[in-house]
Parts: sequence; C-alpha cells; structure tokens
Amino acid sequence: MAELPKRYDPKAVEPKWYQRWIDDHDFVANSKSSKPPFSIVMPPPNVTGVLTLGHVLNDTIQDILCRRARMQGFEVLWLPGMDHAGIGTQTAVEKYLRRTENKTRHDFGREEFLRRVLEWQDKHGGIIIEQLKRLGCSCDWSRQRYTLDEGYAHAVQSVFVDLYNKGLIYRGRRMINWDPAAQTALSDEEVVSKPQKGKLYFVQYEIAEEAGRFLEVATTRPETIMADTAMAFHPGDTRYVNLLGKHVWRPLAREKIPIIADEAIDPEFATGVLKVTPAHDSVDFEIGQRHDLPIIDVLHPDGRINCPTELELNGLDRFKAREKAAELLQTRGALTKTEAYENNVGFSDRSDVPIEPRISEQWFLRYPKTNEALAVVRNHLIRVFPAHWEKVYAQWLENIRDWCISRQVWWGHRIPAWYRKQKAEGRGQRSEIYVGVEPPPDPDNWVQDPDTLDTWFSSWLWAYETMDEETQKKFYPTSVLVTAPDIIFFWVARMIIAGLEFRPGKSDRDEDNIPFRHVYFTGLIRDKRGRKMSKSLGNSPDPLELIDKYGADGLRFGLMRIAPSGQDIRYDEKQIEEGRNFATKLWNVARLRQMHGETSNAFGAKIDDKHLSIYAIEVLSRLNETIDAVDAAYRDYQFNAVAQHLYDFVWSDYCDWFVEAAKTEIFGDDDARKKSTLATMDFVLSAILRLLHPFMPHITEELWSLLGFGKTSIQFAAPVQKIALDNVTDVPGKRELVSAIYRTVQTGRNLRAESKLQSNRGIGFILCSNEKLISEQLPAITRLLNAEEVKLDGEYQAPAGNPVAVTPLGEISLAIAAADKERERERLAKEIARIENELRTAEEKLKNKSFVERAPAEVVDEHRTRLKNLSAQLARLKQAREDLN
RNA sequence: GCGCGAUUAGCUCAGUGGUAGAGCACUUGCUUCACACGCAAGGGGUCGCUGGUUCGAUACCAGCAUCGCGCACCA
Repeated sequence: MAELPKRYDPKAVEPKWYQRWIDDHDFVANSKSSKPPFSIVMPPPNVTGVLTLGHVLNDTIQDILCRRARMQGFEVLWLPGMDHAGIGTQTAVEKYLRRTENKTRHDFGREEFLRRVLEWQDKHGGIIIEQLKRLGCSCDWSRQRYTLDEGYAHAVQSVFVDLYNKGLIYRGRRMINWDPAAQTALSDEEVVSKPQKGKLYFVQYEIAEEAGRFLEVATTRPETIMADTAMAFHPGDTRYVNLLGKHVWRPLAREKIPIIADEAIDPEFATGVLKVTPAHDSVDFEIGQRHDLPIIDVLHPDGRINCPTELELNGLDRFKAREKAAELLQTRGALTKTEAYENNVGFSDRSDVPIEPRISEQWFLRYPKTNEALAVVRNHLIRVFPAHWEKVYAQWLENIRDWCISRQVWWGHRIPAWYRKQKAEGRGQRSEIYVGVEPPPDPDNWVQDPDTLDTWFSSWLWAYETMDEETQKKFYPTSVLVTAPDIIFFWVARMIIAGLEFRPGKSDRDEDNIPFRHVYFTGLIRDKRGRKMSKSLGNSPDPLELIDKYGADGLRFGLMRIAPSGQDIRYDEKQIEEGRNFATKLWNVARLRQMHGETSNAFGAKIDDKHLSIYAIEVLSRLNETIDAVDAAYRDYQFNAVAQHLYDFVWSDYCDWFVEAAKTEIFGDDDARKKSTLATMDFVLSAILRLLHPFMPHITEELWSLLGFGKTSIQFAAPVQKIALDNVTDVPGKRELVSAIYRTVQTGRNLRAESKLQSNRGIGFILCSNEKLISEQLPAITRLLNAEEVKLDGEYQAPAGNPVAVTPLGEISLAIAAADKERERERLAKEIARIENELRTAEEKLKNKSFVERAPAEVVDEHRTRLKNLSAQLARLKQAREDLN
C-alpha cells in the first residue's frame, strides 16, 4: 500500500468513483428482482434550472435513503426527471428573444416560438442532471423522465379527457387570478399576498335624483371607477336607507349607476359605502351576480386601461392610471381627501406583480377524492414527517376550491379541446366543444383551444406515470417522498388525489394507490440573516463552487449535520467547512491505520473478543450504542441526529480516545496485543465507513477500497451489526473503569494546564490509587497524559505545594511543586468553590423530607453517594490548601 | 382574525422530570511519530415571561410576549 497524502483530495476521488458506479450499473433498478422494493421519485427540477442549495438538501436526503436501503438489501429505484415548467421556461425564452431580437412570441407565431423554446431547452436543459451527478446522486438514470415525454404527455391528456367526461373538468367564465405580466390565469396557490403601502381615496359621487347631494366612498383603486356599476351599503345602515333605489353619477366615464344594499358591506369601514366593480374584484363580482349588475371590464390583459370614454386614462398602465384618475377626480371636484393606507395585495408568485382579479373563461377542475385524500393521511396510510404538516394539509383540503388549470401559455401540454368554428361566431351562444386525446375526425371544422395546462396538472401524475407497467408493479406506491413544504398543496396533496382517483396500484385498496407511504418535508434554507435564498437577493451560494471547495461529501455532510428536524435552516458556509474537516479527519484516521500494515478483512471478520483491551471493549460498546441511536434517528427522519451521532462517535470516541489509548499497543512490543488492537480498529473503521457511506459516498468507497475491507463496492456491503461481546465478563464494570481512567486523564491534563506547564514538556504524575486493575493501565494513562512518567503509589502523600486534584481513581498530583503559589491557591479555591456549590444543592435536596420520602429510592441514593464523594473530595482539597500555607 | 412553529452559551443548534450539551467564535499552551482542515486545557447560560401540576420543571400544562410561516381578509 502506498502512503496516503495528508489531505483527502475529493477532486481526484469523487469523479472516479461516480463513473465506476455508472459503468457498473449500480443504480439501475431491476423490476424483476426478488429483493423487497424501495423507491423514491425525485421531485422533478425545472428543465432549464440549475442546482441550488435547496436541491442539494433534498437530493442528498433522497440519496442517503436510497443508499442506506441498498445496503440493507432492498431493490432500490430512485427515479429522476425534470419538468417543463411552462410559465417559467416560456418567460425566460421570451425575455431572451426580446433582448437579442427585440421580438415578442407573437412576432414569431406559435409554431416558430415553440421551435425557439426547444432550441433553448437543448442548450440550457438538463444542466441540473449533470450537477446532481457531481453531488453523487445514485439515481437510475436509465429511467430518467420528462413531463413532455410523448407517453407522459399522452397520459396528461387522457387524464384531462377522463375528468372532463366525468364532469369534473369544466369550462366556465369566472373570477380568476390574472397575471398581467405573464398574461395568463393562475391558480389560487400561485398568488401570495403582501402588505402594501397605498392610499385610500375618498371620492364623492353626486346623487342623480338630488343634485348637490353626494355619496362618499373610500377606494384604493380609483382607476377602476369607470367599471363601477353600482354603489352599495349595508341594508341595516340607517344613514343610507333613504337612498336605496336612487342613482349616482359615476365621476369617471360619467354615467348613472344604481344605489343598492348588500350584506357584504361592512358599515364600519370608512364611509360604509362600497363602489361595486364586478369585473375587477371577486367580492364585487358576487354582489353583481346577486343584483344582476352589468360587468364592465376596463383593463387590457397587460394591465393597461381600456376605456375610450376617458381618453386621459385610456391606454395608461394601471398604476399610472391610478395617479391620473386621482388627478382627474381632483379637478372635477370629486376627490375629498386621501389617506395613507396599508392593505394586502395579491402578487403573482411567478412575475411578482400585483394580480388582477378578472372575469375570464377558463378550464377548472372540481377536485375529486378530497375526503379520501384527507382520510389516508388522517389514518396514517400516508405518514407525514414532521407530523405537524398534516394539519396544514388538512386545512387546505377542507377549504379546497376548484382549480383553474388553463394557462394562456404556449409552452406545455395543449388542452385537448376543440371548438366548432361556425358556432363560435354566433353571439351569446355556447360553442360546441369536442374533448378528446385524438383531434376531431373533421379537423377543418374545429379550432383547438390555444391554451396549455398548468404544469402541476402534469406533475401530479409523476409518482406513477414515470414508471412503465413492470416498474409500477414492483415499485408503486413509492416508499417515501422528500420535498420542501412550500409545495405541499401544489404537488404533494394533488399527487395524493391523483393516486386515489386514477388508481394505478396493483389492487383497488387505497394503500396500493397512494403515491407514497411516507412524506418527509425538509426545512427551508435561509441565509445567515434568516432571509429566504433567492436569485434576486443574490444570497444563494452556488453548490458547484462549494463542491469545488469542500468536495461533494463535505458539502453533503456539512449540510446534513445542520439540516432538518423540520425547522428552517440557517446556512453558513462555516458549516460546510466543518463537513470538509470531518472528511479530512476520517481520511487521516484511516491513514494512521494504513501505516501499520495490512488490514484484516474486517468486512464480516470476527473479533476474538476474549482478548480485547478494556479500551476496545469501550469503543465497541459505544459503537453498539451509536448503531442503535442512528437507527432510531433514521426511523424519525432525523438526519441531523444521524450525522451528529456519527460525527461524535468518529471524532471523540474513536479518534480522541480509543485510537490514542490503542497507540500504546500499536507501538508496543506485544505482537498478540498489537494484532488484537489493529483488528478492533479495522472492525470499527469498517463499521464507520459503512455507517457514513449514505452521507459521504465517495470518501467511504475510496477508503473501503484502499483499506481492502471488501472486494466489491461498499454500496452493497452488509449492514453494520452490533457486536455481542459474549465472551467478555463484566462489560459494565470494565466500561466503568475506562470511564474513570478517561476522567482521571482529563483531570491530570487540567492540572498541568492550570499549572501553566507547556503541553509538550515532559512531566511526571503520581497517582495515589488503590484500584487493583490500574497498574497494567499505566502505560496507556501515561500516553494519554502525554507524561514522562506516571507513578502509582497507594500510600502517596503529595508534598505541600505540589498541585493535586481528585479523580475517580484517587488523587493525582504533579511530581513538581507549583511554580506560582498564588496561582495554585486560586486554582484550589476555584475547585473548592465548585465542589461546595454542588455539595450545597445535594445537601438541600436530602434535607427536604418530601424529597427523601417521595422521590424514587435510586435517585435519593444517587444523591447520597454524590454527597459522600463530594465531601471527601472537598476535605482533600481543603487539606491541600492548608498545606500550601 | 384562525392555525402552525420557534424562543437554551456571542453565533448556529441538540437535549432531558433529578449534575445544562455540541460545533463555530473567544482565551491559553502545543507543529508530540494520522490529522494545524489538528491536539490539549479554559472562560461563557436565572434554558423568553407569568402562573399551574410535581418532592423536584429548562423539559409537562395554561396564559402572555416576541419572531417566523401558512390560510383567510374591509373596499
């Protein structure tokens, strides 16, 4: 074996192993396998997206679960893919074309524009897939899917047709959320409300029947006055009852409109009068329906005013028009005052511009199976981690509204509906509709709906339409879905509904048709200051740069260690650095082992547990505990806990204590002992590598191979098993002794440091102990203390002035007098104060009658023992203080 | 307004009905034969506030405060 370099070099190791795994088809799932299945479908990233830290978090977790399952003997399918991201991709291409060719999509026409999008997709598409490979993701790339794959697209359309035939999809003219920037309808979920500082404009409308008398109304949107078709007050509002049935003059686009009464008006708000604008507000629309008001739309799709009768406003952008309208009202004497006002305005999640509520003819889905979808989660057929998301999910389903699924976008799945040409011209008549996966037989007489479907209307089938029949049979329902909570409605809930409605499972039972058995929601990654990561803030680091700097394994481990117990994550690059440092630590402790000759084949090797040192017994016991803790943490999807347990075990238990103690034997003359110690090191190290492999696949594979722990890849190595230690007598007693030794060592080190002795200076200690088993442990204690010599003397009385401390094994003292008596006095005083403090709390407890009577006997005993020990320690330290004087 | 979550060391976060933890940062000593991306030692916390349950509460319960998130909103 060649000597390893001091530092692990991920750049040399990671690509090499990834390529090997691909070449060996290690990630390809076999549908015919007899192993039990484990499957995950990857939440598909946007086809033109690039890797973000959010993806790293998500996909690392999925990779961990998959790799662990592989080691546990499951047949694993991790199915990757991408989605076409209708609006997002189209917007990006439009922006690009405007910049480079100064043309809109309409300049190109549909066909040419789509050709351009495909060009764009070929150029920018799929980058993220290559990035995921650099992260080490063990996806079955042979099964990679895309939402626009022919078969998948066909399925999306079939589903549309099916739901249409069931009467669940319908076309209707309704209030929808209009995005004037993207110029498309959006679903309710794509609207986010934000508080906005605006103004409240108080406007007077003259009463037609009583010239000179006015009705005052407060509005935030004076630019929609031309669309007012009534004024309304609450029926119980006595101030206005006598005006019911009369009319007012609309001050812009002057016309007479009626005064009505409606329950929806809050008499407390402002003047208690509402201007009713049915075309531009959903509450007003409902009022309009109740009172049979006309609907006047004064907005172009792009948000400009469409009102030829008010020339000064016509054609203005809605926000410019707001100011202009106020001006006009002012000059016409209709504006009485304005007030600063803060209200919530719906913004487009896509374009970040205010949404226009707008009447529009769109396609809607009346959700099926909502009760069933509630039930499968409530009854834990689907388990949600962390569980509190169940409530959020239920809340949404309980208040669910029809889903507007049509988008005025060209890039996506075209709506499979056609309208008959001639009838379409007839006024007021519903045109005849043909809905089918295949176009109508006489296509010349029909024109297809120009719109496409919401991208989520395709991804809700992702859990099973990505699988061929055989794959579905083996791997559906999937084992777990890993995703961020911000798409719980967009995707998670809708997938559950799709599974229950379309029933792709092997039987008709719900448990065979749900898309996944577990859902794990990750946290959201925020920056140091707690802000969401976003492109516009520029606070999102490039994971590829992080991989260059710290290695994929370092990035993965660093992120997982701080990641999710369902909380949001404050990201700090320091944490990734720690991940890299941990990789280096692991590398070096393996390097140490490798310097001492060939390893035993520790994979499945048996340890001769009759000849173990007490330190070996301790580390093996700690390994057992770690295995249990890790298993438990995995069961709860507590990845940070898994990482932390492994980190602590490797760094503290293995490196700091066991390996340091073991050096006595490794560098010693007793070959049998040396061999036994090395065998323990191999055993533990091979366990460490296997436990860490899901988190750090590359370095563990490299070390597995370098140390010769297995002939084949670590990926399929047997899971780590606890070691029984059957032939060891009195394990607890031996562990107790090790623990006492370690505490003694720490006390000794402290004594030296507090006495200001340089840590590299040779120094003698005397341990005054009657512990029988100690003498053979002296070499280890000496090494751990980095001492020149440790003398054991059960009768030893430290000379006055020699620093002394109390340990579980007895007193330990330095062989030399304290150089600085004052410092020594202070040290003793501090120690005495600490012990007196502890003594006091223990005494108080034991003085309390009800504590002694009612607390469990073992707790009381524990405190009694403590009291005894502390008193003894205190006496000895006080003696030392006396001696000093 | 309704719901959810958080509040523990300077920072990021674990945690437990009985003695408060880690990493980073900080101070000190050390290039000791795996590792300075390291080793060793140390300082630092009324566990948000107020009640309740309990022999005992940082932990369990209730209320409050602050912050964050989601849903619904009055123009």
